[in-house]
Amino acid sequence: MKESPLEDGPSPDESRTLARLIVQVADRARDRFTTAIEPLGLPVPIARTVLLLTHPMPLREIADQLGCDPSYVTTLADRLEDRGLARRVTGEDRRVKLLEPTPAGLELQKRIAAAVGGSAAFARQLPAADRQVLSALLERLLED
Amino acid sequence: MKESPLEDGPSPDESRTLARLIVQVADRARDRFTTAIEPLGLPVPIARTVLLLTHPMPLREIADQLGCDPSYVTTLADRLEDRGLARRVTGEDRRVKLLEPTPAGLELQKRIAAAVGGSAAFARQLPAADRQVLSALLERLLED
DNA sequence: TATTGTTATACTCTATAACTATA
DNA sequence: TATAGTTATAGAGTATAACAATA
Repeated sequence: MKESPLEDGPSPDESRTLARLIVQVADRARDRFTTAIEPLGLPVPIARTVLLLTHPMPLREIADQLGCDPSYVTTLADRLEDRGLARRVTGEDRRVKLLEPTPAGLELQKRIAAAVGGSAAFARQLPAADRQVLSALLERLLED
Repeated sequence: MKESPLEDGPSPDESRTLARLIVQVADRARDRFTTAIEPLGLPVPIARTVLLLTHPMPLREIADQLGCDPSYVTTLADRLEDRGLARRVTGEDRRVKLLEPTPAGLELQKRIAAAVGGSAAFARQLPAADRQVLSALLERLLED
């Protein structure tokens, strides 16, 4: 290797390979999620939102958690309401609207959680120690 | 071989947390890609296809590599041809069409590669040893 | 009969811009 | 003036189904 000991950064090629790997694994995780909830007959964004809604939550916070635009959260909230899974309640600050899960929403949330955490659980092929290492490395990648 | 008696599998919660982490990191990698190619003014799927095209490649293989439907590859191939980045050539098996990069396509490919492998290289904050560990763990997750 | 690719179409996810209502 | 949410609209990305050509 011609690299100096101080030049520890990844080569363009290594960097790309690693990024591709990560994306592949993430795609698989997503597929797993999609497959797990399929029997429930829910669109993925709906399921993701229901999963978030452990308590009444400002639409704005939902946008942050989902990493999407507030206007899209309006759409999502409408769809959850249409399905009877949540309802909007006005916050103390009257500009804010909280999305509050209905009993049906909470029940569904449990079913989704059971489905995605069930027999097809992610990373079940890694021993606990390795999962911990992986987790730590990923967190460092997020620090940036 | 039976399972270890020490229940080593992830809890539903751990599994979900890990999956969420992976997806976050992958999203970041995707954002990085998008940002890196932005100056080139190319839609992401076009850039991804150009990057694949190191040699004439059957449309079918492109679909496999991209993980998408063949009908979408038709669309992509059309768009690359429109931009003068590739052309279709008929294969020996005359059902097959190969997508062949033009000189302009190859040139652009180099520019894309340089952009995505450049200063914003993925995982540059991890030392080489850690990158290797990460890579190995990810590969095990893909084995399934 | 199975496989490659194409066509026409349609759908999902998601954002942008302009707006309303509070604060 | 700044923030939360909404409306209307549009666009990207991608799939499905039926089909054609070749094997």
